[in-house]
Amino acid sequence: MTTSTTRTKRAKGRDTAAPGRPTQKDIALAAGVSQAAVSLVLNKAETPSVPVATRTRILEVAEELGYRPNHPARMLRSARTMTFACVIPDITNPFYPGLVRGLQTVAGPAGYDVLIFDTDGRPEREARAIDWLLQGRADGVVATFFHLRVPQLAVLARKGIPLVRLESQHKPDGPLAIDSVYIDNAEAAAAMTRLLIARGHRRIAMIQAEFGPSHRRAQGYGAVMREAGLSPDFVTDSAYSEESGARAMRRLLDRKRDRPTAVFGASDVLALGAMEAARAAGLSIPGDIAIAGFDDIPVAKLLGLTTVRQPEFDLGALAAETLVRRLQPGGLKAPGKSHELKFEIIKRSSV
Amino acid sequence: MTTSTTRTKRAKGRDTAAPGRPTQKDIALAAGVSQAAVSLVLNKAETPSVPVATRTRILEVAEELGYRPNHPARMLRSARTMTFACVIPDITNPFYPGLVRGLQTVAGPAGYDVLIFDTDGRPEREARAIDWLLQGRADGVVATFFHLRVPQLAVLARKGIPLVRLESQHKPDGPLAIDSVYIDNAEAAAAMTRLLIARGHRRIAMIQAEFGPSHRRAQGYGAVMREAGLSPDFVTDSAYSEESGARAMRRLLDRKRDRPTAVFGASDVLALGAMEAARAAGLSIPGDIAIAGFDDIPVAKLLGLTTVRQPEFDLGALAAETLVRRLQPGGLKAPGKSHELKFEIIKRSSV
DNA sequence: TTCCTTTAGTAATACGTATAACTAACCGAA
DNA sequence: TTCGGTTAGTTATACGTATTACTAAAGGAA
Repeated sequence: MTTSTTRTKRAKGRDTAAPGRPTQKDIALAAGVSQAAVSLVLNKAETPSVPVATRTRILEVAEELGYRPNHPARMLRSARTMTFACVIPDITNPFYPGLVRGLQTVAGPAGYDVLIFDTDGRPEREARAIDWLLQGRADGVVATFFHLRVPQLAVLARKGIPLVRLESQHKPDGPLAIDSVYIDNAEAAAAMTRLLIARGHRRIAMIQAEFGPSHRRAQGYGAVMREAGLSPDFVTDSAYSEESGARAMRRLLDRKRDRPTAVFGASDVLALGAMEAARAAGLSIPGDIAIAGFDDIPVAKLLGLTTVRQPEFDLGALAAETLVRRLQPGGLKAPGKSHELKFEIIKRSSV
Repeated sequence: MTTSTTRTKRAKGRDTAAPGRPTQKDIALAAGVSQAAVSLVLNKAETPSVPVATRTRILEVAEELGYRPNHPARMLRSARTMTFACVIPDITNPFYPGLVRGLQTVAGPAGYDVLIFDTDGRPEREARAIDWLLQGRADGVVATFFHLRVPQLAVLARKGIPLVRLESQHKPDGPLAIDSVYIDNAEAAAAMTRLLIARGHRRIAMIQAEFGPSHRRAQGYGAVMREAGLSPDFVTDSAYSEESGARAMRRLLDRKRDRPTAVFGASDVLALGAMEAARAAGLSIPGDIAIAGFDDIPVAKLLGLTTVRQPEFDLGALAAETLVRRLQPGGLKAPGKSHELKFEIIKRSSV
């Protein structure tokens, strides 16, 4: 009969006694109804069991107290965060902000917020992102992973968190809720390489990064070069940064012979670094050396960089649409799809 | 004695029966202990009341089941999100990614994640950000607001959410937990204006945006111009975008007389747009027209834009440090401080 | 009057975690 | 033998919300 439990009701409560945010309980108290009634009124557009008078009273009190729903509590109860995560390697690479914008444009109206998680392109930070996601902080993810592969990512899908990967090539359908959006990176790089060859270049070098889409782009370039009877010429530096691009370019320019007449950066940021190094060496572009990039980030236009346009905004929007669809009832069961968007070769003055 | 409550224990449970993420209860069940014991072991480095054997058993089971703490539940319980929000007007403006990086560099090691909220510089989205924060989604905020003023922001501080504003000038100390970091925008603009005058320019125009730091920069410019006996010449376009900058520049170039010989963009992005428009009009920079900017975003270097360097990374880092300090016990009581960092005039080829 | 239906809600519970308060079992000392 | 202390935990509760199951009161019909 648990008689002894008639303990005094613990006077402490919250020791801070902060004026904290008002809860539904506070509203209920002030309006003279139960917390359940408040929850009903605040969440349903129509409440058959609550008359208009009570309803408006509750709403007024809520307004007056400045009530805002407690997000954690809501998440806990409904297991829905109404949040998408966007996992990217480097927010300072101008390619990604455009992607994020595309995401937000679709996610916002659908009621989802977008959060950004920066991995720095490092394996341990990518793993941390997965952990972060497994904590239930987002309902879905759009991501670029340089290191993790499907086996490591499958855990997300298994726990009911759909993932859309930003890929560099078509992926076969899979049973899990892992989709992808991509442009055909190999074909795009091939097209750019053909352009360089058509402009008369024979010694064409490619600046690569160690990880990420650079690999696939290199394949396209390599294939076309060999097809044309030319030998591929790769310089690899670590990251997708201007410093990496500049460093690689300096290595090329330091050569005594076989100095290339054209350089293809595996990304615009790399190409920009290359341009800088070339200019610093007193070379004119494209007079002394032609330079091409990949991505068509906003500054490419300003600098006259010939490049491959990726529809970043559309990729983001498409990814968001895919997630929204996945999160509709039953959406998680559909097989994983790979969606292709078209690239475009943008000819400017650097080639 | 509540006899009737011996109702059948509701067979449903979770109808989905999803393999969902394992909880502490699952671990407890598998390890043959109570949920409380699991919580203790998982959270405390040392548990006097749990012997090593039990401890390792619990940890093993947790590992085996792939346990991850449920973030919403944790937040609800502890009222701590371990998250900072970064509220900015436009993630595609290259100034902000640098700021975010600075933030992350300090926040990460301190255990905080950083989320980005993009307001698009619009009043309603700024209000939405406040709402979002009041839902308890972040422990602290670093923000740039173009429209909201202290009265609207005070609600955050009152609910215990410290805010660090990215400002354009010194702010007097206040009683609330609202701090700011800034460079002296007026003085910086003044210095740049002096440079332009020293280079012999007399007709110097400034391209402004409607909101944000542009105003304060215009003051510095205006003061120096008048001091030198010259008349300030403002062109205002809506946003901090290249299109705005280009449009404003075209308006200047369309003039029949008093065409400026130098143009000072209130931000680098505006200046970039201006450069573009000038080039499109066949003008050489700085031969026909000199152009200066403000911010020193990464591409400014590539384009040889003379500009004011804001230490974006350091501003972000300082803001994060301020938040971390605020969130230490008692930290919310200190008066709001304004921290100044130094700007630098970066002379390049565009002036 | 009795029974049924509608109205206007309320009570209870679950979500997963953290923590304060408690306790059963055992050992050693006075 | 009784008391005190340690060991190894457990029980109970709270955080704020959403939702299901329930019910008291009033009104109307038979």
